[in-house]
Amino acid sequence: MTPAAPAAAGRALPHPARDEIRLEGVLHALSDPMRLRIVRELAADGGELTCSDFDLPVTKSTTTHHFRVLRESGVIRQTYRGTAKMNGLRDDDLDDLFPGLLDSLLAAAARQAARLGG
Amino acid sequence: MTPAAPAAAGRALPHPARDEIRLEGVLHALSDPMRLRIVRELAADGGELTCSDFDLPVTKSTTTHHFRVLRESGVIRQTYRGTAKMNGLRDDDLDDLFPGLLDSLLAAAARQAARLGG
DNA sequence: CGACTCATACGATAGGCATCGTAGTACGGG
DNA sequence: CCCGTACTACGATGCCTATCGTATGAGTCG
Repeated sequence: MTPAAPAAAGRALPHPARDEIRLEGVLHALSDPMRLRIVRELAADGGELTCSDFDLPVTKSTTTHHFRVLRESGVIRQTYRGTAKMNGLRDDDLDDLFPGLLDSLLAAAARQAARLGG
Repeated sequence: MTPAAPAAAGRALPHPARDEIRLEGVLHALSDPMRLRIVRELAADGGELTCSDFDLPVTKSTTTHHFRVLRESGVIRQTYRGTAKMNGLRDDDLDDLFPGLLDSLLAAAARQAARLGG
């Protein structure tokens, strides 16, 4: 049943333009513990990671959902590389829109992790 | 029907202790446009404002709800003064837990407001 | 006391969302 | 060509929440 809109189009992942990123959306994305954890790992790595590089205590479906929320809110950038999907922070765009915010958020998260985990 | 737990106890508003404030909770509280607006006005004023000082496009009930979410997440402090209820930012506690975060958030919100509104 | 104001509580409603399971699609290798 | 791996899509479910309207409590002032 070759559909009129081929599923192959799904390979093109929709990202919001830089001007369409909203602070509320970013904060909402980061207000979920699982997503905050993903972002922290991405920031710690500095480069790009595949979805399966994360060992999250949720199913694959839920992981996909969280990555989509992060992408649609403008926090991460996703690109395909073969079967894998690379995930990277959109720190350039975020720093341009909200200078210093991402660093402050990551610092706050690290501080809280140290306080609660240590 | 004088209840065993008198309603007068409602005069004591429950605030989370400083150590119980969670970054995720703060971000979630600020991810709502109405609440972000409230916090921005509170920061702009610098002092304490009553609930009715805000002219929000929602009903009184909803306003009360938002103030409670802000209080329970540790973002604001509420105290009674006669019939009025004064609201103030918990910037001291927040700065202690997450140094610089509140300023970054307010700066980001101001920047976005300038970008979209101007 | 009585009326008025400020804010809360409660019930209802509608929408959003985090989670899962299963089935399906794309890509690479034997 | 078939299979395995990586990710996605879809439907279901249960919870959370933003919103409202109305009724209630608490305090002030005539």
